[in-house]
Amino acid sequence: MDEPVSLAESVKDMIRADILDGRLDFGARLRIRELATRYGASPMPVREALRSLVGEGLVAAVANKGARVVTVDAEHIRHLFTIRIAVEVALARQAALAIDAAGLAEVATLERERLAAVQGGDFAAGVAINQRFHRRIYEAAGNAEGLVLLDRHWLLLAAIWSRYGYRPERLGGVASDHDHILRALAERDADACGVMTAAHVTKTRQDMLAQIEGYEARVR
Amino acid sequence: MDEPVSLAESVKDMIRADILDGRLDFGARLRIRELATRYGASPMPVREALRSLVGEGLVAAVANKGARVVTVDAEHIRHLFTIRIAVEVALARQAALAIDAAGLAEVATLERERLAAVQGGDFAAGVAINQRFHRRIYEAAGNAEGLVLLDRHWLLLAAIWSRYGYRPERLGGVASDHDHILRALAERDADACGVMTAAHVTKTRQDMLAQIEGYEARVR
DNA sequence: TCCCACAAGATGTGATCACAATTGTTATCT
DNA sequence: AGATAACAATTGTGATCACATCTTGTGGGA
Repeated sequence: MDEPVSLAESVKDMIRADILDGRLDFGARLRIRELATRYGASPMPVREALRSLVGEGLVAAVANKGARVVTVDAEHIRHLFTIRIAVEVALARQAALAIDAAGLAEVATLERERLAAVQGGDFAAGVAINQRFHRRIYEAAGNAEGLVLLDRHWLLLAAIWSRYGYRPERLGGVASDHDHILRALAERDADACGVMTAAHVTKTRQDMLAQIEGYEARVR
Repeated sequence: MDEPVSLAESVKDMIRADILDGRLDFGARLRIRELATRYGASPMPVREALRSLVGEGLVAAVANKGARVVTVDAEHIRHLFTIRIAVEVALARQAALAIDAAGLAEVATLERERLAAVQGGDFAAGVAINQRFHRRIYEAAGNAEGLVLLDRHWLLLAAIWSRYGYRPERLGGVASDHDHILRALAERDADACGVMTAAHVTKTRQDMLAQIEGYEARVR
C-alpha cells in the first residue's frame, strides 16, 4: 500500500534532512559525485534530487557552476515572512469558517501537548508540536496549494532555527497567542482568527530577525 | 554578458511554452523519449527539464509512472486565487509605500498602452500589457520571493486563459479598477491600494471560474 | 459476453562513460 | 613581489546503455 519511492526521492529526503539539521550549511557547495558517495548512490539520482530541491527553494543552481544550499539574509527572511503572513492569515480565516468539531478538538489537544512538553523542559518537542498545531489549522482550510507553500516556507524557517537557535523565553507569549487563535476558531470568527494569526506570526518574524541580527553582529 | 544556458534549460523553456500555448494539453503525458525527439535533444536534458517543471507547478510526476501536464479544476483555481489575492494585496500595499516617481510613471504608461491596444482591438496585446502593469507594481514592492511566486501563478493562469478564453467585455471594468489602483499608488495609500487590488483580483477570479464552469458544462 | 491472466512492448529509472566548462595551481614575465 | 597566462584537476552536462516497472493487447476460461 505504501507509495513506491525512487532512489532519487530518497536521496532528496536525505539531502533535505542534512540541510535542515545543519550537516549541510547554508551556501555549501553540493557536488554531485561527493553526495553520491556520501549517500551510497550513483550520481544520477543525486542530479535529479538537486534539480527537484531547486524547485523547493532549498537549493540554488547556476548553469555549469553547480548547486549550493541557499543562502539567507535578514532581507530575504523579511520578504519570506511577508508572504507567509499573507497566506497564513488567508488560510486561518478560511479555517475558522470550515473547521469541524473533530478538527477543533485535535488542535486543542495539540496545544495541550505542546504546553506539557514545554513545561517539561523538552523545547525541541514543543517546537515540533507547535508546527503541527499551526499546520492542522491550515489543513482545515482545505487549500492544498496553500498548504504545500507553507510547508516549504516552514522547512526553510526550521533550517534557520536549527542554526540561529530559538529563544525559549518566547514560548510563554506563544501560549497566550494560541489561546486567542483557538477561541477565534471555536467561535467561527474569521476576522478575529485572521487578526490573531497575523499578530502571532508577526511576533515570530520579529523574533527570528532579532536572532539573526544578533548572530550577524556576533560574526562581524 | 548573456547568461550561459544549459540545454536542459532551453528544453524547459520550450516545454513551458508548449504548455502555455496549448500544444501540450492539460493532463497530457510527457514521455521523455518522445519529447527528446520533438525538441531534437537527448533524453537527459528532457529529464532534468521535467524535474524542474515539477518544482514550478506546471508538471506533475509520479514515481515510475512518468510526468503529465498538471490538470486544473475549478476547486484548484479557487485555492490558487485565494493565495494569489493574499500575496498580491500584501505586495500592492508595500508597493504603495515604496514606489518611486519613475515607477509610478511607468505603471501609468503601461495602463495607457493597454487602453490603446484594447481600443485598437488587439486583445492579445492588451492581456500581455495587463500582466506587465501588475507585475511592475509588484516589482516596486521589492519582494523578490513574492515576485517569483506570482510569476508562477501567472504562468498557470495564462495557460488556462489560452484554453478557456477570456471575455473581452470585461476589459472595460478593468480600466476603472486600474485607475483606482493607480490613484492609490500615487497617493501612497497602502490601505486603498490593498483594497482595490483585492477587489480587482477577486473579479478576475470570478470571471475565470465562470469561464471554466461554462466550459465544463459544455463538455458534459 | 465479460473478466482475468499472461506476455510483449513501451517507458521511467539508474549506471557508466565522454566531453566541456570551471576552478585551482604553478610557472613565467614585468 | 604581484599579476597573469597556461596547464592540470575537478566538476557539471550530455549521451548511451541496461534494467525494472508499468501499460497494453491478446487469449483463455468462467
